[in-house]
Amino acid sequence: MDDSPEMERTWQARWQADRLYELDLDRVDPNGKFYNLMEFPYPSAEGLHVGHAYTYCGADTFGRYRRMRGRAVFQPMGFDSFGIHTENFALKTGVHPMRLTAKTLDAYRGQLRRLGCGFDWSREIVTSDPSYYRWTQWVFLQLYRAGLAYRAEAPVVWCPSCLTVLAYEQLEGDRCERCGTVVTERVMKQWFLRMTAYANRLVDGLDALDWPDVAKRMQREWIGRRWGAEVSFDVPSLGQQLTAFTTRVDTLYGATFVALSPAHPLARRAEGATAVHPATGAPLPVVVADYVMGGVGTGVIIGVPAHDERDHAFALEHGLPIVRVVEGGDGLPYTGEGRLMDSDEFTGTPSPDARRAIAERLAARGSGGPAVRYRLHDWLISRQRYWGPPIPIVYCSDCGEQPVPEDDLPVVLPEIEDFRPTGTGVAPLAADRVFVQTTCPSCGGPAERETDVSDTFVDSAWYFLRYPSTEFADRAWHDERTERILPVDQYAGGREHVARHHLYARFVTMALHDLGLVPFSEPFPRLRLHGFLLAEGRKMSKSRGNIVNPDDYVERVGADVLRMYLLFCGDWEQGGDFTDAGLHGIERFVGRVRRALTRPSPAGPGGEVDLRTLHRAVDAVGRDLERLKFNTAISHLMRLVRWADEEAERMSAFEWSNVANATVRLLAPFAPHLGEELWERLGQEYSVHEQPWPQVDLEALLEEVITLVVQVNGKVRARIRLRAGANEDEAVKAALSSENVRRHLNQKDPRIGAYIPNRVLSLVV
RNA sequence: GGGCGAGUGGCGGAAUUGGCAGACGCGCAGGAUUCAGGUUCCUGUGUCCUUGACGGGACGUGGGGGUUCAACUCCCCCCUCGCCCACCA
Repeated sequence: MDDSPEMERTWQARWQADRLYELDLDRVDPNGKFYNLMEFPYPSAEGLHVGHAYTYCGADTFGRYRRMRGRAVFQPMGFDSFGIHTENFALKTGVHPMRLTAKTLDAYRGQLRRLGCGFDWSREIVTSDPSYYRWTQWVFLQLYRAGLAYRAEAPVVWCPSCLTVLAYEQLEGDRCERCGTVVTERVMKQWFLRMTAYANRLVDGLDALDWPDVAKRMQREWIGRRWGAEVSFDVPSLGQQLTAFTTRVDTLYGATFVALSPAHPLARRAEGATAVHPATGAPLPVVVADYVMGGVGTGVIIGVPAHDERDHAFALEHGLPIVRVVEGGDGLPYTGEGRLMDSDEFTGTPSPDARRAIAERLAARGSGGPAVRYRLHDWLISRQRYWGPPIPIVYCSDCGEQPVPEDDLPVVLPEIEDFRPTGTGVAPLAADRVFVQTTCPSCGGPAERETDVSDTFVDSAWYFLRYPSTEFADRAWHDERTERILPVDQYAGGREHVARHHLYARFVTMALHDLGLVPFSEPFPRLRLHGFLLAEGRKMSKSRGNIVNPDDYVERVGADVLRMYLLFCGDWEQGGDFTDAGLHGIERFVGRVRRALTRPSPAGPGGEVDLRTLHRAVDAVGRDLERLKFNTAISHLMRLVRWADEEAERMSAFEWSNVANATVRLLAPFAPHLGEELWERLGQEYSVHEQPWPQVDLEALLEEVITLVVQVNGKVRARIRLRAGANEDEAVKAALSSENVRRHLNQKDPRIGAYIPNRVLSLVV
């Protein structure tokens, strides 16, 4: 009968022509706005992944609901089109990333449109477009001026397949998160953003955020704040001190050696020297040990074999003394806490107090003191690749490193033929002499441009600031707009971004806030993470060939069915299982909805049908939507539609019209096209998406007769109908009228275990 | 190794946060429609026992213990799976 895809296309065209999802951002009431942000995709050649469709359908349904609740919903979309992923695909196919991106962007726009999400396309962002990355470069310059961007030589992570350095966040274990290759270490001069300066605030700020606990935990763990102490050892033969960090300075008196990482700059000179214990003055051998890592802490540790497993093993192997200084445990090593022993005046002090006292003592003597360390590294943003925004810095032989003047932005990425990564540590742009050779902005003399481009995550670290200000070509964002529309009211995305994109965006926003450029320091006060979608009970993967392509389904069953099934197959925040069989149930449901709601108006007398079912459904669907429980919201819709279908004939025309209108409005956020179609057929005014959410009559929800569960000795023995709000005596009397209850009471007088009015009466004998 | 989740019919998943376990859907079975298959529509569907039937009973939320009138839900121990971190000093 109906050609759903065709019907859907018609409505999509109309929405677009009517600019239904575009807002006048200068008229929006800041108190009534809802910035509904979802993670924008990078357009790959494989096309939109169903995981993205899953995110967008959930977030869009929520946005439509909020809109019907009276909020001005701002729901933009864009493309994270720079980056290694796109570039790697370009390399594989030999198509230049510029041309490839233009092609994939069109495909993505089409796919996204066909899902029926209410995006404001007038504010689209494309991160690889000079009109966007001009401002990415500008943001970099603001950070640079503030001392938050710096170039330094440091040991860095190198991907031998992508032929570029990577940030620590872009590792999965010891592998590149993009290509899965095991990474190596190099020492290179690179650009960093000083994220560690914000480590403390990044941790503390989490407390006030409405984020899932997992997300907070992941960021906390990633930042890895540790309180402890630094301990400085004099090493007379070296002529300088060695400083170690420890979280267990209470075990200081048990130190029997000092160990350096082989990567420590002084490793070779210090090995075999003697360090002086800062508290006892005892001589300690300085050793180099493989288990001490260069990139962790100071690269120097205090060897306390009695209270650390690795130190213990090392001491046994090398015949170093083992001195117990903490009471407790069965034997050594003992890594727990306890009262100190053999620790001079700290003997007898419990570990936590001892840590404080010893750290203070060290500080007073100038040999260290309390210290905080983070696992977080500064963000390495240089990439020796082509497909990214050039870092806007020039090098002058006289003036040194110079930022490109803001008026000269963007530093345009030239279209070069050979964009392959070189593997030499120098980016492909270095081969373009026209690009490289420039003049110094300071002295006007000859200078050379930086040829590394910046990490894609820099592009996405500020994109949400750009959406409301896309039409302003002369600034990154418009202050008044920003104040009106930001921060984001809800951000929907995936867990994989918590320790990457979400962290970077928080850092950049905090920094911009400190520079007085944005009026808030947290970009995403409310974050929601969608779960993982399986296909037929298995992880989707190319090798299994079970990747669900949203396009195929849109083509076959329509976007509304796909949307509803995605949201029905599991709890959106937990994930679900996509099966073709399950999809079929939604097709049937849509058929039923169509049949039920396009029937001729009934002519019953009215007053025969209990309309509380409708009110209960309105209440339940609304409550579930607030909690993003789309699956149970849809199940309530199914019950409502079945009820409406069955009872319709007994309703008056007026009753039916109320039921049908309300039902279509409840359906509209989930199935926007069908909702619009049915709304029109009901003779209502376009558009259903601008209608208010149906009112719940709370009075109507009250029941006058309830079902009371009667338990005897904890087992359900009867369910009896009872006047709502009945008191205990009435309830007991009613319970005793049940033969089954009497039988189980066995002639004995029951005691009342509990009586919860309108719910349960528990009798005990 | 550390931390955090999760485990419910044949399957996906519900359960007002301690109060009727299995909503809703898939699948399956029976029936109607159909020449037939498919579609569509009704009805039934946790397991076992009992009853001619209405009904009634026992068991049941990974396993074992506990708290409670009452436990999928809280506490302790164990098993399995998933995620995050991991020679982090």
